[in-house]
Amino acid sequence: MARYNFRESERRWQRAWDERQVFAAADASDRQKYYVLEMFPYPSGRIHMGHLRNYTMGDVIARYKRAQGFNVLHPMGWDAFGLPAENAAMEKGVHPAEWTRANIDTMRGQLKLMGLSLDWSRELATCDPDYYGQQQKIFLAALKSKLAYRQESWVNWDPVDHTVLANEQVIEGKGWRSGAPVERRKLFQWFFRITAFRDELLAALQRLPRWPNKVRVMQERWIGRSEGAFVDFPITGRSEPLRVFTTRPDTLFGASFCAIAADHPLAEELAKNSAGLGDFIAECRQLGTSEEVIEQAEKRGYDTGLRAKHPFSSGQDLPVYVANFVLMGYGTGAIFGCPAHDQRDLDFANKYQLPVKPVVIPATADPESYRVTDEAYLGEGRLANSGFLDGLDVDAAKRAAIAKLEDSSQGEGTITYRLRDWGVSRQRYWGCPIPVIHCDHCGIVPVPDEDLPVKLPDDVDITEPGNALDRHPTWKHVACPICGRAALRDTDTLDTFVDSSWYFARFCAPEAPEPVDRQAADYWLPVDQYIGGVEHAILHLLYARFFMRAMRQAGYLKVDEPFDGLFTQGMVNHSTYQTADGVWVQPSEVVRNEDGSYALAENAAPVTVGRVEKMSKSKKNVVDPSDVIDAFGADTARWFILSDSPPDRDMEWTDAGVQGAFRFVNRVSRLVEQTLPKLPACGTPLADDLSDSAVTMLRTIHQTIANVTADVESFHFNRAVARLYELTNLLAKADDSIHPTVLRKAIESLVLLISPMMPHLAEEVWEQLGHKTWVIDTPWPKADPAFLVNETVTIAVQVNGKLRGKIDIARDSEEDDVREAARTVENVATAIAGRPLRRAIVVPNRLVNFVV
RNA sequence: GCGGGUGUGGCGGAAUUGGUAGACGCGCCAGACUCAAAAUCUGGUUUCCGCAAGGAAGUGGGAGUUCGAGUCUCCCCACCCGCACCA
Repeated sequence: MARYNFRESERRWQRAWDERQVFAAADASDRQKYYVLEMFPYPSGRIHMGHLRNYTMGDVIARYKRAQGFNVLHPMGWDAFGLPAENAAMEKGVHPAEWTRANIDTMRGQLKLMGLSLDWSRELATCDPDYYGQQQKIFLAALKSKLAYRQESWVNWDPVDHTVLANEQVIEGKGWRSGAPVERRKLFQWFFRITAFRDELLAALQRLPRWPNKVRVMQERWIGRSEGAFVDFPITGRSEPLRVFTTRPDTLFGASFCAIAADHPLAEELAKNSAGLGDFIAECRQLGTSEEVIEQAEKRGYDTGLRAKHPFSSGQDLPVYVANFVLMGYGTGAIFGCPAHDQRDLDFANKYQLPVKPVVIPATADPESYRVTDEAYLGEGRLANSGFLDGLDVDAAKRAAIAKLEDSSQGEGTITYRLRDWGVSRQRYWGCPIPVIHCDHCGIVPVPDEDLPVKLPDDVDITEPGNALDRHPTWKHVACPICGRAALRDTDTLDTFVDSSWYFARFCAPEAPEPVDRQAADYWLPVDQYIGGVEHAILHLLYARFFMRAMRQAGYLKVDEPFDGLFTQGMVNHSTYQTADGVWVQPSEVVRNEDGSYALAENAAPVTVGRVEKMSKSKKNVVDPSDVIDAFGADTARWFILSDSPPDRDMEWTDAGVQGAFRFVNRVSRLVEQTLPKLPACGTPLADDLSDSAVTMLRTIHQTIANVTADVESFHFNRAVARLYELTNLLAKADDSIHPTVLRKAIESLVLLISPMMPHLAEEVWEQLGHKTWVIDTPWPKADPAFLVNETVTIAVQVNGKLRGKIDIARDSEEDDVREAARTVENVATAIAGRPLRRAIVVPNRLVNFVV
């Protein structure tokens, strides 16, 4: 029998969909809209398995929603700016634009072979002047509303690559690419005032129930709101008090020292006259990340000799230390130490023999004898040894302490955040130029609207590190738009996270003359389902949330949350292989011996199987999706990547699993082919005189429809796959007692249910079944509630909670009947014989438990 | 350290509100077809005892609640991810 020709079929249907433009989304429709989006790829060269998994899942949702009658938008684009293009330029001498365009072409071709239901008419790349020009408008709007600003700030400077590095790109104090020790430099940088929305960004997380809890928690911690107070400690012999931040103003009476960061201005000032302090500060800075790990919790300090006056307890002076555990970047860079109720402070106090005075007494402790020695007490309790706070609980004491601080002008209640403004300047060529001009006379001048977009010059020299834009002989020299005198363009480009912060809004109307078309955006946004890797949990997703608010403020659109539903998929892993001398080898080079061991295909040298790990080039455990699609077809690849593993968990790619999926593709095709001669014509209604087995089949069909629908709806694709295997298994066993009309119903249901996952196969067999219309235009099957319950149920019979037998009985039978039927089961009868029956528990339609 | 998560056969994983543990797939075993192989089909496959019927144990470990616990409570262990001296 001829095997299903996936090559021909997939090519044919991809062409057919394309010719009819079935996936082009209509902006106006009376159907409800549904916007499905997967995180757009960086055009690195080729599609990888992560893409295959991501886009397959998105495609299942898109096709399913379409079949449910939604007006679906499912677009695709390219996150096309970024450093790898410049690296390629340096290494291979190819222009970044050319390299990027070639990669896009390759990857578009690969995506098309997957058979995705994408609206390619909306394709965009962030490196298109059309796109980044619109982005420049958004930047200028932000500049106007002061959401973008320029400020001198400390940056990580890579002296070899001549560029600023993000904190994430500094690994153990060295540049991630160059390996050179990073320098701290002060540069003028552009910032987005993300902190303007910090409370809103935090509070709105509560209104995103369709986001993974994990991501919400991560963002919450990233924003890092904490309530507390500023306290001003007067310093003897100085006019300026020392301002500290605390979340525990209630424990002020337990203070036994103050400490400031090594970078604190006061520390730097004192160091001028104290070589010892200067050395200590230098040591703190040098310490860096690596040694810190070694020294772990070692708290160290240097007594400055200054004394701080306690704000509430006159006559009590506290020593002021410079301490290595105080960070300049949080709060005020200064703290007061209350050892009894903070573990770090306690460690520090124990090291330097400072007093430890408990001021919060646990309810269970005796106030007279309560002591804190090695473990700080962080819990609830009543205040003691605390003057006017005595007897209050922690919350009341916080309020009372803040009130007193404010009354006596010694401090105030406040809220601090971890979130900092977003630095977006990058000293790179391959990015969106920042559309401002620096004029000696007029200052910072926005590029006039009619001069946008500020395009990147093509003729650049990217043979050495650094900013090719800045090196360009003419590009930056322009006349000031205001005074006409010689001026300079800003030669920095925007962080590529800016590009990905609003692309989903652009998809609503990619040709619009403004960044977004208000009407289209109001219709399509927010994205109903966004799908991507969890690695973007903070930066990309937070920036996008900020951007929607910034764009709303500028009047571009009305939403503030870009993604109503978010799904984060797991990684694709593969086992690793190593030769005896430790060289990693590709899976394709390895064969399995008969005894289960592995060897090199080439020369039979033994190979050891290592851990199952994320696919990576260094471990060589990479499988190219295109190879799989080429050998087995897109439907096989899609089906396998949806099988077995829950979508949010990591999965293992295995050849055997692919084979299994391939078998199933062919099995479905064969099943249709073999059953076809028995089937009535397309559209024949169900017969009414059905055999019992035919009714059973109908039940299974409708239960499968209901289950698969629920599974797809809730992203349980692996469960949906299992249900479809079950239906197929049952169908394969169908004999002549099943009425042909039921058989047709079963097969057609199967085909429609697999269609979001294996769209080509579904179209192909749908046509074989005699349909003139396409699956893509066929509504999702509906489960008939009448068939969702069985007439008979199997009831478990337990004795003392142990399974002793089963009975089949009519659904909703009387309790007494069920009990009596259960009692007569042979095993049960012997088990309860001669013992007094203490109880009989009957769970309707489920179970009987005899307690003896 | 803090936060989030995971732990079930040889493997990936299923199991409404607590109610028949191991669906489905992979692998493996046996059989059919075949000169043979591949492909396909049929049956079996948690472990232990037993020829069998059947019995016992069993969801990382230990307690507990319950007629009944993979599921609920408490304590511990391991692994993964994120943030890491956040005052």
